[in-house]
Amino acid sequence: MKRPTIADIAREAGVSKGAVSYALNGRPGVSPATRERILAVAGRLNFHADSNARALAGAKARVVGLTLQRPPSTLGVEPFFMELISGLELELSRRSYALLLQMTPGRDEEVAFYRRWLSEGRVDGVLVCDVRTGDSRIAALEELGLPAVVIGPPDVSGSLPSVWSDDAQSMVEAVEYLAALGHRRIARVGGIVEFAHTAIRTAAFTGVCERLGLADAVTVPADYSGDSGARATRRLLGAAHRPTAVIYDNDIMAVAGLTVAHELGLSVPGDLSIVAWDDSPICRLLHPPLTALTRDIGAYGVAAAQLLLAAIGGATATSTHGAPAHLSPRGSTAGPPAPA
Amino acid sequence: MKRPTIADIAREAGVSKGAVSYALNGRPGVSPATRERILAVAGRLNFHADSNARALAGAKARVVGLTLQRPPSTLGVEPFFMELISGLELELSRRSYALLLQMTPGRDEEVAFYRRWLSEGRVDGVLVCDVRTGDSRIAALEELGLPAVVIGPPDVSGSLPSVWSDDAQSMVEAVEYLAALGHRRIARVGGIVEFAHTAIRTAAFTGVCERLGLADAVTVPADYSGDSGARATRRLLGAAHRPTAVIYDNDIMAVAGLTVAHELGLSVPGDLSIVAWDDSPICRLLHPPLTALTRDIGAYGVAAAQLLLAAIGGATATSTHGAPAHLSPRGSTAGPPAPA
DNA sequence: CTGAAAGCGCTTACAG
DNA sequence: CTGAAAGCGCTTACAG
Repeated sequence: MKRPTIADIAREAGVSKGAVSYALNGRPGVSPATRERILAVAGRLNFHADSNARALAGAKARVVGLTLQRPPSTLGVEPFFMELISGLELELSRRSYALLLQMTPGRDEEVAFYRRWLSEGRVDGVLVCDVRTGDSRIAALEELGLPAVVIGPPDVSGSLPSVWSDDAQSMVEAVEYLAALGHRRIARVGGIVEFAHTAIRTAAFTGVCERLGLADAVTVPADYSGDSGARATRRLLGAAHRPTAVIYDNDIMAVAGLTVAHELGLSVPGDLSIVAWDDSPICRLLHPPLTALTRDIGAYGVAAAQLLLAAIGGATATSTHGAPAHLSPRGSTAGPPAPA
Repeated sequence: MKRPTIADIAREAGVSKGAVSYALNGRPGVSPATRERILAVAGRLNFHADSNARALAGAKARVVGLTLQRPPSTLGVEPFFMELISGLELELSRRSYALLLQMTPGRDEEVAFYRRWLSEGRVDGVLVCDVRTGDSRIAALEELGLPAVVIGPPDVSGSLPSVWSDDAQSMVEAVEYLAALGHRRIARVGGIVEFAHTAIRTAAFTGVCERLGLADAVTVPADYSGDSGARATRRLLGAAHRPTAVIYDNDIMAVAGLTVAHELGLSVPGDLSIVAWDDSPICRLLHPPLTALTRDIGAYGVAAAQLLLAAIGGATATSTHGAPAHLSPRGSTAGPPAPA
C-alpha cells in the first residue's frame, strides 16, 4: 500500500485535512470525539506525517545537528562522545527528535555546516562541543540566529546556553586528596591547551597547589592521545625531582602513563600515584585500577538536549550546571614513597 | 537577509525557476552559458536548496540512517562504532549526504524506526549493524523496500548487499601463529553468541584447532564487557589444564584478561599468551602491548556508504569483501611455559 | 467546532 | 534550449 497521507485519513474519518492536522498536533480546533476518531484511524494506518512536508509548511524539522571534529584518532578511543550521544538521544527520542551527526576536519567546516543546515532547513538547532577561548563558532551561531547549546564552560559560550560542571572544584578535590596522602610533588599532564576547559583545569591546578604550598606543580601539555601522554610522562619521570603523583586530563593518557611507569621500573602506587580525569571501564580493568574523576557524561547529554529543545521552542534557556566530577579512589593512588 | 530561494536566483539571473533547478542539479535543459550564470549567482548568494522542498518534490532526502543498539555500556568503550562512523561520513560528506544516528533499546525498535523514517520521508536508506542469524531486521527491510546495506557477514544479509571480511581466515591466522609458537592448549573468550560473526569465528576456531590436533580448544561465551571477559578468564585459568594462550573477541575483554592473569600471579606472555580481536590504541599502550587482529574499520564504513549510495541510486549493489583482519604480533604472545 | 484554500520551495513533465 | 504550471504533503490563517 502507498504511504497514507492526511488526505487518506481525512477521507476515512470523514473530516477535512485541516482537522486531521489539528488533531495530530494536539491543537485546539477539533472536538474530543473527532480527535479521537482521527487518532484511531491514524494509528490503524500507522501514519507518520511526512517530515519534509511538515517542515516546508512551517513546522519544525525535528532534527538537531551535532558536529564533531575528527581528531587524530582519539575520538574513537574516548568514551566521552559515545556517552554524550547516548544521553542526547535519550532525551531527543522522547521528544521525537532525530540527531544529525557530522564529522568535520575543523572548526571552519563546522560553521559551514551550520550555515548549510540552516539554508537547507535540515535542523532546528545544533550542539557545540570542544569550545575554545574566543571560539569562532559561537559568534557565527549568534549571528545566524540558529538555536544552539554549548557543551562546555559558560564563560566561553557567549550568549548561548551551556551545559558544564565545575572542573575547578573537581581539580581541587583531586589535588587535596593527593596532598592529604602526603604528596608534595604533584604534576599534571593536560589536555589540548586551546580548549576552554583545559585552561580552567590548569588555573585550578596551579591555584590549589600554590595554596597548599606545593612546589614543582607543573602542567605538561599533551593532546589526549596515548603517545602524547607517554611522552609527557617520560619527560616528568626523567626529571631530577620527579613527581610522586600525576593527574592526567583523560583516561587514555593515564593508561599510557601507567605503562611508562612500569617500563621505568616504578611501581604504581608505591613509587608513583596516578589519577585519571574521566573514568571509563578501562580504568577499572587495569592493574592497579586507576583512581579517577568520575562524572555522568550521559546526564550532560540529557541536559543539553533539554536546553536545546527549550531554545528551539522559543524559551530563553539558561545555562545548566551538571554535577562536578568526583574522585573515585582506587588502587593507583597511595602515599608517596618514603624519602630515600 | 532572508534565505534565498530559486525564485530569487531566477530573477537575478533572468531565467525561470525551472532553469535554475536544472542548472543546480546538473541536468540537461540549459545552455552552458546560462548554467554558468545561474551557478555564479547561486554561489554569490551562498545558496543551498531547501532539502525539505527538494525531498517533497520527489528528489532524494540525501540522508541515510544508522541505528545502534544501546548495549550495557560497551558501546562507548569499543572504538569500532566511532571508527565505522568516521568512515561512513568520509564518503557520505563527499556526496553531500548526511547521517541520521539513532540509538535504540533493541532490534524491534530499530525496525520501528525504519518504518517511521520511511513514512516520514526522512532517509533514503539505512545501514544495519550487529546482525544475528535470522535477524528480523533483514526481512523487514526487504519487505519495506528501503535501500539498506548490512555491515556484517553476507550469509545472513538476505538479499541486501553487505560489507564484511573473512573472519574465519583471520581466526586461522591467529591460531596457527600460536600453534607455531608451540601452544597446544588454546582457548577463546567469545563475543555475543547470537551475532552472526561470532558463530563464524567459533566455527573457524573449532575447525582449525581440530585440524591442528589441539585438544581443549574451548570457547567461553561472553558479552564484550570487561566484567564478562574477566569472569571467563578466571574460569579458564582456574581449570585443571589451563590454557597457555587465550584469544579474545574484543579488546576490552583482552584487557580484562590481562589484568586477571596478573591478579593470579601469571606472567604475560611467560605463562599466558593473549591475543585481542580488533586492535585499538589501548592495545598498544598496555604492558605488555597486546598482540591483536587489526583491521581497517574506517574502510568498512567507506565501502558501506558507497554500496548504500549505489543502492539508493537504483544500482543493484553487490556485497563487498573488505581486507581481513591480520595479526599484529606484540609483547603479549610468546612460546608456552616449559612443562613443569 | 469545521471546511475550503493558500502557500511553503522545490522538481518535473509539458508546451513552445 | 526556455517558460509557465502542476504537484509533492503538510500547516495555518480565514471564513463560516
